[in-house]
Amino acid sequence: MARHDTSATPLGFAAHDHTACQSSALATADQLCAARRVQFTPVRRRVLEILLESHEALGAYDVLARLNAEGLGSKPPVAYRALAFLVDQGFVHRIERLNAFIACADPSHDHSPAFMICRACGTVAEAHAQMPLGDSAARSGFQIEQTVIEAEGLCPDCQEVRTP
Amino acid sequence: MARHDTSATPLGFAAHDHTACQSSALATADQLCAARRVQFTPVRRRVLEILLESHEALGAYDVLARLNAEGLGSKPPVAYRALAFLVDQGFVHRIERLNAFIACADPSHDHSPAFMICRACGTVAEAHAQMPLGDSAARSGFQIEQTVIEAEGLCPDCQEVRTP
DNA sequence: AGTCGATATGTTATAACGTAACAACCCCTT
DNA sequence: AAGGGGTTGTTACGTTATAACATATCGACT
Repeated sequence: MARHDTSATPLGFAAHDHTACQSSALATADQLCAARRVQFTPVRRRVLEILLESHEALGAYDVLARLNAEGLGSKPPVAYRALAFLVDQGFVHRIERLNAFIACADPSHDHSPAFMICRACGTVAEAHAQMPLGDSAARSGFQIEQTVIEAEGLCPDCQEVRTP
Repeated sequence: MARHDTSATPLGFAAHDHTACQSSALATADQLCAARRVQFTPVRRRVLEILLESHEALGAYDVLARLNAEGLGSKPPVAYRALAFLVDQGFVHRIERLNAFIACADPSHDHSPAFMICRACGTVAEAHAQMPLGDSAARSGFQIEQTVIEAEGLCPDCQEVRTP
């Protein structure tokens, strides 16, 4: 919720109090799991914590390596199951473009997220976007259930450096 | 596959003359390759023909299996290289959500495509969409180079049947 | 207490997707 | 004929993901 200065501007790059960012996301997850009567087990919580460490997306095997180093599981299904749970609960999003996962910037509201991915530093900012296909869908009769929106480019910090 | 009447309204579902659809795409590809001085080799042309057979996305290994059956190559790099060429030239798009490829509905103009993917029948319609992240990007200073827009849901035909 | 069901985790094995690196070939130009 | 650019063939791997089955845990009920 809420107290984000986080992921600042639209919700993403720029400095913020990341410790608060992390703890508020965990607290929200705790509350929502309790309210929904689902179990926020050690593995699930730890995976969320790992993803909350940075605003970069991590691959499932990166997460798994961390779990393994901590004795929490060493086989792919352990990581994939925890990630699937977190995605289901809306605490984590999958970035299709990167085959990777990132902690949700605002788990307290249900939302259909959009992302800006810096190809230089890997930072991913979550933003809001309008349904870009509403018109086409309406005209063709397509019933949209979910939309992936992922922009790739250069974040403010990386633009100055170079444009490889 | 093939005999699809497929694709239409915004550019996607609904019936159309698919034979004309295929041959015009091939003709356009021929012209553009000549104009650009790049080689439209047998493998490349055949891969485009395979993708043009239907409006469903095919995985690289599906394409490879077809090539192999025709003696045109049996190892993954053969398929991936041809697909990379076709994507570079704008004749084919990659669908991130499906890790699969689909022939472009309109290779003659450069465009940034958006897709509607039917989760029941697998048909993929190409549409146009506005930059959904223009505002967020402008506010945060993010420089967008490319945007993936992929909606998943039910096409008109599949809505009537059921909603599993 | 015992057992049943639901949920979660552990493990094996394999499927599906993708690429680096080098060899061979073809065509064109010098 | 030699050399260069581009394409294809092949080997060998790396990465991402899941099916299927075994084990464990916990609460509800008898």
